[in-house]
Amino acid sequence: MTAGTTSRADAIDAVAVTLLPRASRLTRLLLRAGDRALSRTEAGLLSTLLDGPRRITELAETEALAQPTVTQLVDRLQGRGLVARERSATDGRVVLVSLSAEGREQLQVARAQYRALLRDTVQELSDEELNQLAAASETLGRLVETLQARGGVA
Amino acid sequence: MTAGTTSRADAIDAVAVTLLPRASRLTRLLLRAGDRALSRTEAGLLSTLLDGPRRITELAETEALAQPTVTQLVDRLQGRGLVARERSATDGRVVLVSLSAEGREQLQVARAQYRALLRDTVQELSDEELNQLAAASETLGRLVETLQARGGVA
DNA sequence: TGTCCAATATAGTTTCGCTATGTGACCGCT
DNA sequence: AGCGGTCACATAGCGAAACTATATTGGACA
Repeated sequence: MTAGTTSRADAIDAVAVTLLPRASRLTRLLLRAGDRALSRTEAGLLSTLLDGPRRITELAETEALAQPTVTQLVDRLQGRGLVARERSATDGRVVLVSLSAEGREQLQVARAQYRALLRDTVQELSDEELNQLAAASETLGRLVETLQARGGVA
Repeated sequence: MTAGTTSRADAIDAVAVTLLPRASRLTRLLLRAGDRALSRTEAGLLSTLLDGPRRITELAETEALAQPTVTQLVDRLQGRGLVARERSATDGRVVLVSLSAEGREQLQVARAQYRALLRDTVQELSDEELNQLAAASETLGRLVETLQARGGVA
């Protein structure tokens, strides 16, 4: 990459052209194998709930989903017993979604599946590459936060 | 990140749990803004064609798509005049897909849109973070290649 | 207490990708 | 030459995921 000499504009260009298509391909490649019980979106939502109950709109925001999408998602997860809906005592409009014991368990299972998948596929990467990958994920996380902090992309 | 002290297993775990959900969120966030003429998959395919004509199965492999998906994709793109189908002279079964002038142009436009989008959204990242992001994309690309070289995930 | 806003739910649609299968071209063998 | 098998692409049909628009219900306050 010859980092260091890379200008800011060049870096933006490179990312703009490559990042999303690569992420798409990676997702498709990884999702091909295996019948996971949880989709990445479901897993993401349950992960968020690990930190405690959340309202629907909150979830929509942090997961970068539209509100009706979250309602449906929660419907399905509730149907499977992975989350619970609870009306707020103080505000009758608000629904608090919380992780059930079963949901917590399933999340562990799903994560274990992802881990196993990566363990298998990542064998050929060097330690350095692997660490870069971890760093990459961190960076993506920061970028997501930055975008959300700006209140969407606008 | 305290890189260096990170064990291989820890790195795998971190990546397994965070990478795909983050990539999903990022995609959704970035795709919200704007009416792009080209989807990321379409843009990816056209980008590949920049290097010259490709057959359908080749495209399916490099884009990590199923063959019928590529056929449909090419249908649409051809309908919009962005690519051309051409029967191979030496092998009547083979279709060569090539980029049209219009397709090349549209790809430029789409890339410019992505660049503008990132330019706007990336303002708040430091130079270092931006370079990390570029490196992250590189790493993702290598991971994709590794996965493809293994002939899928299996 | 009527009006307006906020939080969630419902309806309907779109987009994207997949599996299974069909059709026609090439190749090896007899 | 002809037959069967395989390869490359196309067609058909399906399912998942997420969207927009809109309805519904609760709260807040003049």
